[in-house]
Amino acid sequence: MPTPASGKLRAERRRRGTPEETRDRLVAAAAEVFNRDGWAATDAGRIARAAGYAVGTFYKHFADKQEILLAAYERWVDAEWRTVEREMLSGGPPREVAERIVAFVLRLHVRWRGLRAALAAVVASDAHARRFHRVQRRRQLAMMADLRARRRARPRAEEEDAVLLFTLERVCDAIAAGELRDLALERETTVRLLEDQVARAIEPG
Amino acid sequence: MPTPASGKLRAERRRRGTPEETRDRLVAAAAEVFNRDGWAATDAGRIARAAGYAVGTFYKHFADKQEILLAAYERWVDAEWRTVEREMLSGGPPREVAERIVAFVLRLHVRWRGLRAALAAVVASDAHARRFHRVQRRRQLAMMADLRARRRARPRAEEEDAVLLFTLERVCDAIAAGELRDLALERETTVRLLEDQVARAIEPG
Amino acid sequence: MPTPASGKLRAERRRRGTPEETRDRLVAAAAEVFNRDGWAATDAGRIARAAGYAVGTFYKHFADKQEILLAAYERWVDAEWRTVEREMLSGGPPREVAERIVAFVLRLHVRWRGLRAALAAVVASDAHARRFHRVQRRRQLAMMADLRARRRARPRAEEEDAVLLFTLERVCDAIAAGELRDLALERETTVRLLEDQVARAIEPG
Amino acid sequence: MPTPASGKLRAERRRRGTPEETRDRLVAAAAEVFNRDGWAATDAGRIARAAGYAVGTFYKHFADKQEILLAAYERWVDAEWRTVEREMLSGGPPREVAERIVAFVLRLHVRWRGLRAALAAVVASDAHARRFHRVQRRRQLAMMADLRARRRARPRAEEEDAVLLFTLERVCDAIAAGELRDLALERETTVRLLEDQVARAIEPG
DNA sequence: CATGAATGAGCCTTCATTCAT
DNA sequence: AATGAATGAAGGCTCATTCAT
Repeated sequence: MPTPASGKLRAERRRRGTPEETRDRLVAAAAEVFNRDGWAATDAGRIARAAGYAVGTFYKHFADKQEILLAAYERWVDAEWRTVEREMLSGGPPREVAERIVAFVLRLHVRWRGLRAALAAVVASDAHARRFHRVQRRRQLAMMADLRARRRARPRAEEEDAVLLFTLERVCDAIAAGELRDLALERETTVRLLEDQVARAIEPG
Repeated sequence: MPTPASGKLRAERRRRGTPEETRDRLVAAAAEVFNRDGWAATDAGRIARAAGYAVGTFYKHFADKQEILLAAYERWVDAEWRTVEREMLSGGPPREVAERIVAFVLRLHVRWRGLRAALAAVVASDAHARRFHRVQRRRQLAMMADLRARRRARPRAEEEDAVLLFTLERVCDAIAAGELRDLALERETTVRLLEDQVARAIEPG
Repeated sequence: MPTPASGKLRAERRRRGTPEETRDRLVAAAAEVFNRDGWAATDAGRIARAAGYAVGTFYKHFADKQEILLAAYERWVDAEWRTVEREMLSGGPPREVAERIVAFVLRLHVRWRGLRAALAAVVASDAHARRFHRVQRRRQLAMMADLRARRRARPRAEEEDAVLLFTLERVCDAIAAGELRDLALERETTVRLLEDQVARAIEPG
Repeated sequence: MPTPASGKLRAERRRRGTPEETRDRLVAAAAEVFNRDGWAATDAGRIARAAGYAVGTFYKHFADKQEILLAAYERWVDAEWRTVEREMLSGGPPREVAERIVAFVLRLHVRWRGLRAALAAVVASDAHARRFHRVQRRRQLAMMADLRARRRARPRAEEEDAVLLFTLERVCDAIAAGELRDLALERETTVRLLEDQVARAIEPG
């Protein structure tokens, strides 16, 4: 008697490609989800689903939430920083360069405001994340020094660059978070102030 | 039916106090615990125990973790800000006042670094906390304007004060978090830079 | 940060099944546990464990205790009611049919006495459960009307059927709860009285 | 030095009267609160406050929630039952007496619907409450028998009276709970049916 | 007698993580 | 490689009850 076993439907097995592609998709999804929902509200399952996978797949590629957050931060924000870097090194009068730099950094902070907040939450409480974070900062400082050297700006203490970077970062965060608007301050004026500081840093000695 | 016989004999019970005393102790404990362990690692039970109470007592006084965090932030940081305010308004040459201000703000950020990080985590994800946070910010700006007016400093856009506040805050946070040390930058030099900015802001027009 | 290393090695894990199987097992277990221990003494964890699962699994399938109680009531009691329905519609002299009906209903109430009490507790205090409960009642009335029509019983007001249903239900509950025994009344005699009422309702006009 | 200790305000100590008065107020409040909010939603504190006392006072007078529920049920419903009893024994044609009885019982069930539901929840799961409940039932039966004897009704099995009582109770509960309305049945017609059964029970042999 | 602050067991619920399929 | 059912530790919160005042 012909058992109709062969008539059984085989569950379509998903074939999503190479491990690298999967990893990429997960990281990209994580960046977006963390950025939108924040650190606490994001769980591995949500990231996986956002990337088109199941939870299990997530843990095949990452040890935990934090690992993928760091990867996302590195990959995406980093990629954009490289763009910033390139733009910064292009020629032009200090004022124009300063405008481009501030505009870029601000765009970056607005775009990845949530992701940055998530990173801050992790960095505040985890040593490994902190180490990772410091590396990024050092790169920024080096980039700044390099920029100033190329433009033959008058030399100044690295501490000055650091303070400038912190200022840039903090004010951009504030703008991104809507603090300025809430305080009834003008964004244009504020941006101009940042541009002044940057221009002063890179004008030739 | 709820097992109505869960009564258990206990050795000692805390001497009953006024609700205000209890609330105060809880808030004080919360400030310390949040500051030490961070937002996520702190739960109501831990705060209650740190204050010498049981969980239930916590919920008699606060709806949840966030409420007490806001209360702690308001009470403690606020208290210290009042000190800062007083010092700021005392006389003296701009340079000396600037030194005192920076020293105070820095001390504040070092002391309450963890608490500030906890607040930041909440502010990033909760509208109510955000509103509360904005109020604090506005007070700072007002204080700044007041200070400048009393010292007959030359007038300048509120945006300039805001940028200065952000810079002060961010750099102090960085110092408190050990970022400077990790970047092999000198704390003294950096502090001097902050003092310059503050002094410039308050020197008579 | 949430302690992300709470993973613990366990000896065995239940063989994974389809969600439907799991749901079924949970509902079956819930029916038994509610029936045995009552509404208040039953919690989600207990139901899960009774079904051979962990708490988390419960919440994968049901929002809360009430939802599974309604599901349990619907599935089990309902299943048995369908049996009753079938028996009722089988032919035979009124007296015999009445005997079968009363016997069935009584058996039902004895078997699911605790479950019914749990449902009553919920129905008394929750509007959604109440709505659900009314649907069941309407089905009973419809069934009764249908039965009477098929047997060409003399027509009577729906209110008469309703009173009969309430009587049947309440007396069966009393018997199930042991009230009759406590009151030193004879079960046989009482059952006979119920049969009389039912027989009168279905005898041909 | 005159320490102003005597100037301290003494907290007005509440003088609410004799223990009996306190107990009475608590029981009265409990009846209302249970009736309004149900068993689970009512806690000792709420009852105490409703009576104008603090929690502690509650536990001075009652061991727990259940004890006061039983007391409330006994006192209030019982009081009204005595009224019913009196009315029942008054003379008149069976039909009129039946009308009065049904009207009274129905009023009772409507008025104390929530309290009855609370009692049912407890009775379903606690042996002591169950015993208490049985005593009430026995009194009802005795009352019924007495009534029938005085009216020289034709004798019938106690089981018949029991079934009548259950019917009366259940249908009145249904009306009180709005079941009839939800089923689109007529209250008047239904009440008439109950009156018929009662009249038949008490008409002279 | 009256108070109400304090307690803490215990239920509810989430979610990071594992692993059999 | 991918799946997703299952897990259970852990935190959130309530409320019956006690007892120092």
